[in-house]
Amino acid sequence: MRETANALARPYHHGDLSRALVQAGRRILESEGPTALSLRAVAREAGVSPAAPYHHFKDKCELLEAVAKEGWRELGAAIAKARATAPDAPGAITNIGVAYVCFARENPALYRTMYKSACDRETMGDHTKDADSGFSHVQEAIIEAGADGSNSRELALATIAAWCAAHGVAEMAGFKEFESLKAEMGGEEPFVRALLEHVGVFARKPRRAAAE
Amino acid sequence: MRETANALARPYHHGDLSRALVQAGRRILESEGPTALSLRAVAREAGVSPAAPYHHFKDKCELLEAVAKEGWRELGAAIAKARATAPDAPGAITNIGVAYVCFARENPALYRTMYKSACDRETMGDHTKDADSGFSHVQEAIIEAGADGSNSRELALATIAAWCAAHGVAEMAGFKEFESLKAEMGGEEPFVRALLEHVGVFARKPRRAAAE
DNA sequence: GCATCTATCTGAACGATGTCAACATAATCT
DNA sequence: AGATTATGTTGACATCGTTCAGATAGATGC
Repeated sequence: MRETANALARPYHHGDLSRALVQAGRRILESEGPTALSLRAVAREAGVSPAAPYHHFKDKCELLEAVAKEGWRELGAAIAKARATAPDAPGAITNIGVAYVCFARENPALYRTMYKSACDRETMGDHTKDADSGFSHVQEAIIEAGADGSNSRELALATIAAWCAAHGVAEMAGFKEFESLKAEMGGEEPFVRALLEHVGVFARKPRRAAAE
Repeated sequence: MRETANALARPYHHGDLSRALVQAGRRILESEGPTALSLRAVAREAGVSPAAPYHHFKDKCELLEAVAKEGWRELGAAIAKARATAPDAPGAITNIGVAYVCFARENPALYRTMYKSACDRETMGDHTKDADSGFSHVQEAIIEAGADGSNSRELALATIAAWCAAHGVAEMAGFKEFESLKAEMGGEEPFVRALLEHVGVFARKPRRAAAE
């Protein structure tokens, strides 16, 4: 039974602690940064004891991975949205790249957590395999943009290169040494776009059409 | 006074603790990974008490930055070496990119520490400003490769794009999902090279010479 | 309805960590 | 030599990740 009618009074059993913990982690990440993201802080934020999370996650690491998974889902959604917006426009793939970088720049702590998790395990996990994943969207967009879908190796390389470049830009776009250049170019988005356009798949084909 | 004639007996004052701590951090990073890199572990490795480092570094963070700086120096050296090897070869810049990625892949823990430090402060610090830094070498190599040195913005963008791409490739080249592709291509280096060649500055100009 | 089983949460504890203050020792300066 | 400064050590504190024994509650079988 509840001890009081207080709206904040939780029953002994939380009901959906698992989800609540992930959301709490997300919140802490955004508001206080990665250093503040301790298991105990997450438990506090969710209003439970420090030991409670261990009934839902084996590790702090496993909690972080759950938070990261949530991030990958959102990234995938952002990419899907960017792709759906103007699928036939000339720079459609570039828009996807820009959306990727924007997501990372708007959620820096989340993004770093996502990649730390991936790098530690040396795999991006299931995030790439889902049909609706960002990776799949990128690959399909590259095909739609006229890449030779039959040369599977070249297609894979182009997709991976695009992903690598976007990741690199995402992590470095915030560096202070670029501030004046960004200002010159009219903000961060044009800067990011220009950077991405140095990569094959993102490249604007300026005067004439594509190579062959 | 020394308590024994033991060869390991150090005097009360270490002599060059600052350097010893950085080296100890480096060693721990390589042999036991980033999670094992605690201030106390570094002090233990150097044979001093846990509080001793505070006379040389304000923070754990500051120690890490010193380790990172050491890494940047080595990266710069690796790039300089790659550049000096065959400065006039057609793919000279690409060799630099490959050297960059190889360094990162051979010292993964160091490399991650370097970038974590940079990302936390949102700057690469002095590492880019030194005349002998890797960044400067890249920029010069790009000019030598025939870029329009007078268009400073485009030159800067090309350099930054190259750096971003190399960073992205460096962090992702180890992912397990690429293993079969790497095997197909004859190892990690050809794979890395192929990825980099999707980026403008690194691009092989296949049949005819450069654009104009 | 009631007893039991299982999932979930709490409390107290452990060792490790980053950091600090008080003190000890050595090198340096006068 | 004596004073000052740089560099160590010891011991303490709060916090952290983690574990374990016990409390509580929802589910299940009778």
